[in-house]
Amino acid sequence: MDAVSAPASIEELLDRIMEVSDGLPKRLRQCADYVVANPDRIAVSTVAEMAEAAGVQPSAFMRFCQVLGFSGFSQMQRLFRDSYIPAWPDYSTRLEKLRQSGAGSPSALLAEFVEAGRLSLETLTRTIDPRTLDVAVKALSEASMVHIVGLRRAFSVASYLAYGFEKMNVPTMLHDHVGKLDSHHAIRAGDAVIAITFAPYSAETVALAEAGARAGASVVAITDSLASPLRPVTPLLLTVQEADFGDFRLLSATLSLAVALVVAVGTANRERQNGI
Amino acid sequence: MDAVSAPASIEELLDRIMEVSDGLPKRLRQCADYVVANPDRIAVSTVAEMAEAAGVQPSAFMRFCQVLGFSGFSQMQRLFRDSYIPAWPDYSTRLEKLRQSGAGSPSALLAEFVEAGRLSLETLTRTIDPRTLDVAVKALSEASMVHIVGLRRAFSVASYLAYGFEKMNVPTMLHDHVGKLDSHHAIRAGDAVIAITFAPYSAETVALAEAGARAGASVVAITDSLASPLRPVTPLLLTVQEADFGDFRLLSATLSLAVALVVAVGTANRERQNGI
DNA sequence: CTCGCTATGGAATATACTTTCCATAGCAGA
DNA sequence: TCTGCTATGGAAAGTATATTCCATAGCGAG
Repeated sequence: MDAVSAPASIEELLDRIMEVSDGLPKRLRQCADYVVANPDRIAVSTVAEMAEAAGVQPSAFMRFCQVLGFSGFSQMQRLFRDSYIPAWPDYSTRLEKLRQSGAGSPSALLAEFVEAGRLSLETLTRTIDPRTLDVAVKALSEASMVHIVGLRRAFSVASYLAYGFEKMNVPTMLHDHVGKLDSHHAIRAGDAVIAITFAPYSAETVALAEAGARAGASVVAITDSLASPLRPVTPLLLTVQEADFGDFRLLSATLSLAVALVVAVGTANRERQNGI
Repeated sequence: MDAVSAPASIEELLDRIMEVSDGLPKRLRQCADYVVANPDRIAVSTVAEMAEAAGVQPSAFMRFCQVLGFSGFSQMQRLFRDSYIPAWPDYSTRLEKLRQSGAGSPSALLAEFVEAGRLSLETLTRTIDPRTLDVAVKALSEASMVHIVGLRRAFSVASYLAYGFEKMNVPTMLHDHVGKLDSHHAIRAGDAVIAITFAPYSAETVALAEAGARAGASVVAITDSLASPLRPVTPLLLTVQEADFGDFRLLSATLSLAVALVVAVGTANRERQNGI
């Protein structure tokens, strides 16, 4: 064992972990991964707890500490205990404090948006009709290709959906209108279109959804109200109410809906393939 | 001694301390005062350390714990340690189970993701250091141009930031790598770069952040752990821990952080312009 | 002033944790 | 296939910590 000195700060420690982790045996690697992912637990845990959480024996965790240059777990723990930033007065109190700490300070703003995001998520489960969601998933999973369109602030959601579907091996086309290219002739019967738009609604998105409907594709709409111009286009309307802040729509709830769509469609597809 | 049950939460504990502290003898009063003033030390200290810091004997501190209804110091400490660790462990395993059980109807999935999103938001307020956030906002608002880079799943966040900054009249360039075009020479001294990447980290994003740093731009990193390759590049590291589900990173918390950045920078800019 | 009660400090004990050690399993090279 | 090395798990030893106990100091009441 190379007799190196113990890291003197958490930074140094992480550097050292990065440095050695490639040449580490399996169990020690598990320790490294766990520590990097959960550095906050070290200060308040025992070796036994850390080892169990990392899926190794306490002795293995000890060896890990020693490889890093510490005399043992206790020394490593001292590092974390000294630089321990308390997380509690638990959530609500902390949020309150954050908010009060200077009305317009960035962290006060963050607190606001976090709270708004939580509210949006709460309402999401209520406003989404399970049956509509089921039908939408079915339509998407049966489509030979999924077209996705969403511009301006909805573009984040569109790009995330495109990424997710691609990862799930679902044939996907993201209509990003780069170079003002409108590729609505790419949509065919048997395809599906996901159109995302919020007030003030984007004309291009609505146009593409309409073109898709005319071409015989199923259209799934993600929008913000029943007054959306997408309502005449399709019965598959997933409405998400999110807190607005001036021009800034929080997308927490919309993104969660997007992930749910992706995973649901992906697994449905897989099951269908296995079933055949 | 009145045989009351132990407080079940930190709030209850503090209530109880307030309640009894008037009728407490000198040394026990010292303990009460110290605990109320430094509750954050309890989770990471031993009785001996707490006692010394409070200026009493360990046995006195023990009596104090018992007066509050605890069996001893350990039980009281567990309260603080547990409250530090969020209900966040084995979230991915939970989702994995859900997925394997096949019972994942779309709306059940949605509920899971909503819950995961809420957790992510809660931890966000803890993992973000207000000072780092302040400095990051300052750097961004002083930049003559903000460059944004984030690829793959981080692209949603990048595009949202670009949209938001543009709306806020902040000069912005989104490095989207369309056509594999790498425009890193566009970054100059006095600019700022926001680099967003999550494990497995995208080499292009890191490269652009490095190029920015070399060019003399301030770099703000949005990433998922202290082990991120962006850590050597910049001290302005905003880490967001979010529940992963296979390849699917929920972005609720990251998006909230993005909105906070946009609004904070936007208003800072506006104030500066009015001030001049 | 004395008695009796409570508070206090320190030492003794018990417990829990860390750390080490050893036997064995696994693996790579001869 | 055998040999030697490394990795691993489990248990034992050591250490630190929590907890209890008791002797005594302090204090108020009679």
